[in-house]
Amino acid sequence: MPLHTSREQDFLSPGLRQLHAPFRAVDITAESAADFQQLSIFTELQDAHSTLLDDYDYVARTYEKYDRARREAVRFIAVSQYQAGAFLNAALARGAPTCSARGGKVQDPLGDAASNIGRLGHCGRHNSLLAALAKVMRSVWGMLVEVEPRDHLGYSNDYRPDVSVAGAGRSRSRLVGDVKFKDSLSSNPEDVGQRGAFVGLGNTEPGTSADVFGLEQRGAVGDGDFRPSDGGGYVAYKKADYAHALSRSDTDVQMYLFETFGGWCNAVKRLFYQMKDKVRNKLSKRQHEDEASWSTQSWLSLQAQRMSVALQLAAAEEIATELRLAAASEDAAVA
DNA sequence: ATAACTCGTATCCAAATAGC
DNA sequence: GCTATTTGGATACGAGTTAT
Repeated sequence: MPLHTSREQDFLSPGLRQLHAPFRAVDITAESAADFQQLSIFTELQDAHSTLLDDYDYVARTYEKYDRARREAVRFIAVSQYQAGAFLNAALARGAPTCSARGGKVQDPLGDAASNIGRLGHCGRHNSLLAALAKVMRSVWGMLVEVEPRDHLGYSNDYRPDVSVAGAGRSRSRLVGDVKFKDSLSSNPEDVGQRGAFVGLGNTEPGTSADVFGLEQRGAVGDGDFRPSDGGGYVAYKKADYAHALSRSDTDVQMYLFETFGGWCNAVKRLFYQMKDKVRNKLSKRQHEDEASWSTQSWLSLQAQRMSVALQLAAAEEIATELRLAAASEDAAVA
């Protein structure tokens, strides 16, 4: 069984490399391709995970006095447990028609396609997530929040923003936000990116950032491909989706990237912290009496919970729709 | 020497939606 | 009904690296 080698390991300190060593000893790609024979690999990963848990427990105890650190440590461990989040893989029943969204092509040996590329397309889940985010933002900025504004040509003449708030950006500029909702896995096991196994949002953030913010040319043609290990090599210029807005000083373009497994990128985190400060983390009377629960006594916890729920619902609905469609076509085939 | 693999870029695709 | 725009993943491909 070939060991994976990675340029990422060059980034890791000896301690971190040792921490990752158990994960590197197995070739997930080759194993999972063997038609669902994944149980042994998961057992091995679970064993490896227990050592990781010991290390993380040390970190959590060190920062014990900070409740948040411990809370996040617990959350990290909890969602990392065996089969947590497995519903996102939404494997179709064996023998059922495989997911075939594109051109009738049969794909998806592992079932991830339901969360990647359902027949409904992506617009549905993107829009419901955007609506949820806009609702949270409206609770702070009110009608200043514009969703998919029609009169955007003045500050972004090449791309229509998902959400825009006048005066909410850096130094009172116009905030221009683009919501992205991506999956860190691929339905093709060979295409699952390695970076995502080491870095948060590692499989989604680089490409999305290149789309939104573009790429500066680096190096020259003939220098070879970009090398993450030392930053050398050639990177071609790539035009940003928001090239116009980025070129202006009165706009602040932000990429709000979410992953189907529930993660938020740092820009979303900053946005929520910004909104929290704006309302001093206080709930309005109506929010407090009608909307909050015992577990969400602050603005941030309530709105973060709502955002998280909306995210999971959007992902789950796409999967559920896909599975219903698959079941329906199966019934039709039987009848 | 060669096959297998990794990584990044460019292009393609089906579907949803808005506006007409 | 039509077109234009936007969505995120799939696919092809080139170049470099590693294992055998």
